[in-house]
Amino acid sequence: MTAARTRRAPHGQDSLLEIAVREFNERGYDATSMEDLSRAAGITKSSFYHHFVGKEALLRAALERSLAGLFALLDEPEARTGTALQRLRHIVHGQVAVLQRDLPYVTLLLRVRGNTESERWALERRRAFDAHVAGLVRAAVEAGEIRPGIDPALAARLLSGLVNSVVEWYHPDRPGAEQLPTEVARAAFEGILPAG
Amino acid sequence: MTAARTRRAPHGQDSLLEIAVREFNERGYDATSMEDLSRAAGITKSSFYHHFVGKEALLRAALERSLAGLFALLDEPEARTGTALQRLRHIVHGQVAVLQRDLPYVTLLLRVRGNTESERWALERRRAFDAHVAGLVRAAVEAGEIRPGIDPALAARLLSGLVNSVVEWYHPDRPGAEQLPTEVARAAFEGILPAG
DNA sequence: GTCTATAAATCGATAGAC
DNA sequence: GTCTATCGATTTATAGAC
Repeated sequence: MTAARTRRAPHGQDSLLEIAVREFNERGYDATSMEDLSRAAGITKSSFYHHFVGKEALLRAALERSLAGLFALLDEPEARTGTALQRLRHIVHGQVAVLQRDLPYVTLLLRVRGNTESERWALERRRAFDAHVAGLVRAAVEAGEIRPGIDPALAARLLSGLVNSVVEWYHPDRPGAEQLPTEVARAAFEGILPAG
Repeated sequence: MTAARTRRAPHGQDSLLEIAVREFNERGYDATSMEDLSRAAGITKSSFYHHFVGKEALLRAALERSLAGLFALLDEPEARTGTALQRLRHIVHGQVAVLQRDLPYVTLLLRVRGNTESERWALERRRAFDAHVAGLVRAAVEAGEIRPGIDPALAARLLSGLVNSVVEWYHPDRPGAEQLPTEVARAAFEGILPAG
């Protein structure tokens, strides 16, 4: 890291990707033009095309980074040992932590609609992640680890929805950010508004 | 309602709006062109412009319908009487019911990003709705109707996120649709995955 | 690595005939 | 109420100089 870098870095792929993801999240991917991106980066469109072959390549890179963070979670030891309920609690906790760490990337991932090949690939990977979680929910229900009368498929979907909804309002400088994963997990397993 | 109407109706505003909302939800508003809409309706772009002054007018009409359904809920007697917790339970239940009834319209509302004046208006109305619910959550916490140690602002956001996430997977022909509002309310107040 | 200039396609929207 | 034809702006992307 040279001194020049702190003043005015020549843009690299990482730097431009970060700018692009921020712009995509502000207006939506389709409503953001390459002109918008290059203006935000302080270079021309042509210069931007020197670093990325096109607009979709930017989206693809962002989606890959987002999904890598999520799937790394499933490989952690705590997500592979213990009861189904214990694994679920660890995954929910970790999912919120990943969301906090990679907020712009995960936000972009969760808004993908399937218009392009990259988007459809991302949707497929998301489905695989959700299917893994759904399998654990089913196992927890069958093992009697949770209160009877719960539909595993519905519970898995609501669980996913609860966790992912955090991207709609979370900001990195929010006070008490460290407790958020634990609080979301409590809400999922004990209720958002439990009776007094 | 004439016999001709059942065979091949000349398109009216309602019919075209329904088609447009379906197209908007499939690809996203920005990625859907007037050409896409007119093709889906079986007429030309020009004919479409005869019924709506422009693309945003379609979005506006859809958002108005969606918000009308949501705010009507707050005027119901059960949302204005009883304890804060009772009102909340009724609103959560009703919100899911509205979402089921007006699925495409609510889906569109929840994906708005704020790019146009109509979108910003819709976001503001959504905030007002959420603020009403947040006020009830705070009242329930202060009245001791729910378990202590809950942050009202966080609970309100998670509650909103849980309910709204239903649009991501719900389909009208899903079996057991009548029980869904009750099941979502149970998940919110007793946990998605409560300990056994 | 950045620029100017521009191509080729598509966009929202309009004119005017029937 | 629907059509053909088209306008002007914007879009993604490329050519080629420096």
